[in-house]
Amino acid sequence: MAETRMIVVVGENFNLENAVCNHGFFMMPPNLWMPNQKSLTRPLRLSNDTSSLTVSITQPPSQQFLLINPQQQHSPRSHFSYQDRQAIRAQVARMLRISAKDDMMVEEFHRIHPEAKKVGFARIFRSPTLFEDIVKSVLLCNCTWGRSLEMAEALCDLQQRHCGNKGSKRKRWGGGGSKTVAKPIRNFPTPKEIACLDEETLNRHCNLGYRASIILDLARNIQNGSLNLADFESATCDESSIRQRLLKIKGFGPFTVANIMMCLGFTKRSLSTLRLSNIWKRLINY
DNA sequence: ACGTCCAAAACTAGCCCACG
DNA sequence: CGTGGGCTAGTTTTGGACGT
Repeated sequence: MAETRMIVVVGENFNLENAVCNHGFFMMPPNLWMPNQKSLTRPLRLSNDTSSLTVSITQPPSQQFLLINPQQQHSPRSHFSYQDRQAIRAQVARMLRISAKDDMMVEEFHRIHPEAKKVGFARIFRSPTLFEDIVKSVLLCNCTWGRSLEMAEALCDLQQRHCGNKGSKRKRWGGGGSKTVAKPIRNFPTPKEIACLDEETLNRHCNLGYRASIILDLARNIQNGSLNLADFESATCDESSIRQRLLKIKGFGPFTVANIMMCLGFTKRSLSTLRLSNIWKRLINY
């Protein structure tokens, strides 16, 4: 049987718990952090962007690598294509900020803030995609932390109900010729999956209020090509122009934009714009 | 910079009904 | 009749977005 686990090498100062538990997003579905096992479990997209695979990420004690274990109950096959493995690695690397560029940013951040180095704070946790980061930033607005979590949960439920592996061949799993059909994996919806819904459906299922139209417009603009999120992540774009472009999007104010900028790796202004004390207060109250 | 708007949460008041 | 629980509707609070 082929090896399904994957390994991702990390730097000597990398600590999984510190890389995950530093931003409220790690508590938002479909992320699931297990403090006892120090593992992060969540679905990730395969290379076709339609199917998902739930993985659990752990770091063996005092080791410089991460183990990515596909969850057996969801795994439809004993091995994955090279493209699938690359897609999963890329998403893990984005979430946990594992790259030479990120290592340089951590070094620079710790040089400016030595106290952050002492407590292991630098890599701010994010989602596998910028779209998920943006939608979750919108979900933070005008409501309590508990409501934000409920809305993220509802979006994942909606994805499973309306879009889960729809259109793709249902994979069979369980060896020995089992005829069991794989249950669609519940994941955070993609722009394509949201764009095909209408505002009424989105609101009825997720109770997003005014956020429904903002998220729907965002998804549709990405789908029709008028908004290209890859631009924001490319090295050629400077901080100021990204901020200006984001502020022009309807429903995106300074708070939401600062959150997105932080996810993109621009922490200098974001940390001061975001009233982090308020965010922590909300987390504690929750 | 400031006032207004917005949506949801939290709070409050009023009502009904069962029970002793 | 008094009390307490459950429910509903209305009001206030909260914290960002947005227009001027």
